[in-house]
Amino acid sequence: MDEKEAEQHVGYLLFEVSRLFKRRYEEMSKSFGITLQQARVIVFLAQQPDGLSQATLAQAVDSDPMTISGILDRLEKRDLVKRVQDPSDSRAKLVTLTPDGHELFIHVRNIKKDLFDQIMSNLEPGHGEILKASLRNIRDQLIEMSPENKEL
Amino acid sequence: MDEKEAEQHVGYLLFEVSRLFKRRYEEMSKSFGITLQQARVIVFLAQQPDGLSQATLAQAVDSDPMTISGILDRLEKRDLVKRVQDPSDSRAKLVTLTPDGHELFIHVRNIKKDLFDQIMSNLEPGHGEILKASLRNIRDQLIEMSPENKEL
DNA sequence: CAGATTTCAGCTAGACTGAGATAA
DNA sequence: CTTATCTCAGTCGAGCTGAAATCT
Repeated sequence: MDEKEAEQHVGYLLFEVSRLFKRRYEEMSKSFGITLQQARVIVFLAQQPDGLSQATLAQAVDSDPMTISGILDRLEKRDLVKRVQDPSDSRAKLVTLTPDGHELFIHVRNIKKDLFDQIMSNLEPGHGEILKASLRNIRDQLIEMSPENKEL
Repeated sequence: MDEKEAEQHVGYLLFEVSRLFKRRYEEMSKSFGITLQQARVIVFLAQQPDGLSQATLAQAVDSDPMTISGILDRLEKRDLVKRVQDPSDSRAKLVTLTPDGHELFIHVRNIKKDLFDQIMSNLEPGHGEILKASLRNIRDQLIEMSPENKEL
């Protein structure tokens, strides 16, 4: 087992941790029946009272318009979100949280906070910041590596 | 942007990095048409020349028997993997790599290594080890939190 | 008998692609 | 005319559940 630990690559480790995090998060919020991606959209919308377009939203959560459309379909069906025509652009729709969506946001935020606080408090002192900095560093590297950026 | 950085939670950061990593990895191995999970299974099988049961495999990659069954179906269809009856347990099947599977493993391993080395070499000195240690710490915490472990 | 191993059938959310309508 | 926004339709790999057959 210890030999395996030593060999384990960061990629799988990241993948594992991310998947475990998703599992725990969705278990904790299973009374709301919300997925991690849905929660992410809700959290983002809560910070944008004026609403924002689906294209902007897609960019914000690093998804694509079609996936966002699907997520919003599910959230709209549950009255957590509403889509209204953008008066200044009749192609676009402005997405906002409904009151129910806002209420859910509070719960979602608290669950997240509890989970984060507990996990981070058990790291070595100072390691939390290094972890975040490293992850941001890696994220930026991975973004820079994308084929789209290579063609610039 | 900088305000958002400061607010960003580790959970989403992990999720983002993991998804980006998956994307880059699958782009890099798209000539082989292999997914990250399939690669993971192949890498694991390469270390087990005697083969192993699907149940063991499922545990090793932290998946479940049904998901593994699906992954193996796809790999077997491409002759990368074969399933043979376990002579000592007629319920079980022993999974091994085919020669084609072994060949793919070499490529897969190299792609992984390139991606890892490049990313890790751009971190601050010493941060790579802290990152791995923190991720393992978090992983163990998340595993301990699982409902199954709560019932012990 | 209980428990392990695999598979069947069916479902879900998410990611992706291509095409199309509509409007900037 | 080109570009942007959204949706329809379809495919895919993964994850999950419940049930069944088979065997230990």
